[in-house]
Amino acid sequence: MFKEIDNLFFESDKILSSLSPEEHTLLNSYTRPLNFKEGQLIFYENGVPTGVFIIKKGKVKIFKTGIYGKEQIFYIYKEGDLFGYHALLANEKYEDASQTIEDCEILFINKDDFQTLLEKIPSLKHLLIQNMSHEFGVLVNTITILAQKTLRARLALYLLKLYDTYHDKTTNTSIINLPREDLANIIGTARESLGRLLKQFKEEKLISVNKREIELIDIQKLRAIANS
Amino acid sequence: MFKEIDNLFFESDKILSSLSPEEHTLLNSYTRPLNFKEGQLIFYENGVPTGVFIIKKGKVKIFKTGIYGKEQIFYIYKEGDLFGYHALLANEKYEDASQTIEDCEILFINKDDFQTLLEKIPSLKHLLIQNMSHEFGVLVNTITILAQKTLRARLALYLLKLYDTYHDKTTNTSIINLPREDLANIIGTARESLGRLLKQFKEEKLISVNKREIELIDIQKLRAIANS
DNA sequence: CGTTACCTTGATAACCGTCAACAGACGTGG
DNA sequence: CCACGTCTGTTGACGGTTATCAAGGTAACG
Repeated sequence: MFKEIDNLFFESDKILSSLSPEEHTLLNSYTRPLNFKEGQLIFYENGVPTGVFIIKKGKVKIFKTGIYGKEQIFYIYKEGDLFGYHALLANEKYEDASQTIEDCEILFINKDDFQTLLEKIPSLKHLLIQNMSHEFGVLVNTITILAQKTLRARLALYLLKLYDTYHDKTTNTSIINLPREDLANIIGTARESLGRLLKQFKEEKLISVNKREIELIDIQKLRAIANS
Repeated sequence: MFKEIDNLFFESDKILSSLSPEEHTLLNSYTRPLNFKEGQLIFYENGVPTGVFIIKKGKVKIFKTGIYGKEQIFYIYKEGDLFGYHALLANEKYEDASQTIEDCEILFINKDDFQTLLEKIPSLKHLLIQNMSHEFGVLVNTITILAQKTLRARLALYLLKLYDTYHDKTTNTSIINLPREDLANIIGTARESLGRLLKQFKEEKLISVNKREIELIDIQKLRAIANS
């Protein structure tokens, strides 16, 4: 049976990892390293695209500003991901904004160089198409979840997703660490409602909470809740 | 100021209208006409893509089946639109389903022919990329709307969108005509809640309702509600 | 030590989903 | 032409969920 959790990932790291070593080297030769502190904006709504970004280290939230300035976060990119190419390819202004949620090392490829790369690496265009098609499915899935799932199910679902996003291969641990407000803006609720629900999850021994750090304890039960 | 209503359209008709007359003729030579009765499925979730579709006449809803079989509709395609290419290009199964909501004349291009066309019409691939990038913005907009807007604002917003979808150039009129359940599944609510709200809109003289047909009366006020 | 940002908790009301009953519309077949 | 079942839409009652307002607590940082 299909589980929504299986289709919450953009897989934007696949674009780069699918390239050959030579292509990878070529691509790297066009990048320029940038350092961002936590909380810095990388691009913003209605801004004009100047290039694309690859995350070397750190995490970046992608969001849109809705009613009364409330952010709607719809993705968190992590190490290895390529992002920021939609508006560039569509020749439109940015529809969304991106901001670091940790200190980040980012590789930047400017617009012209990216065009050059699209010509020099024939498979790149196809990889982008594949990835965008996949993203389409993810966003459609997100829409269905937001429109139909209860808050409780949404929280469980996105905790499981973030569990993956925050997984550290070297220590094999996963500690979700982001402001309550951001988490609220992912699952589409108010800060206070989120807090109460987290408390409840804690009492049910589904998660453990230490300040802003969240660890998952009972993944089986969380999965059951996410699918309800 | 940015209005959400401005970014609710996929513009999938632009793909075809951007082609030269020669390219258009070439594309047409690969199509096969199909007739669908109202309510027929064109493709369905987890199905394997066999080609792409162009609407000659009629309307098609695109949706995903969520909890307890409840449909989440996220787009309605109309005359001139090309659709069904995402899963094909991504080499994945259909993530969504499509079903006619009127009797339709559809032009079908099978998978291999579509590949041939992608090679013969160089600009086609780029047009698809552009369109998908644009769609990304539309879906993100939809997510923000669903997560943040009140039911009342969502109804006003989508009535305005449907006003456009159902606009008839020859008569210059616009009569929204679809089952209550479908409308409910667009704005993400229950049939009953939708019914009550429509009644309210009618009492406020914002719309007129005749059986399942809805006409907009006070577009200015609807816009104001949509932006609240 | 004070300021600021972030988080928790409580009280309240509104919104909306669900259940249930009913009324029309429609098409089919007798 | 009528009887019937089905599909669709309407209305009412109800309760749960969750947003909002307000206050107070705690951590972080200079």
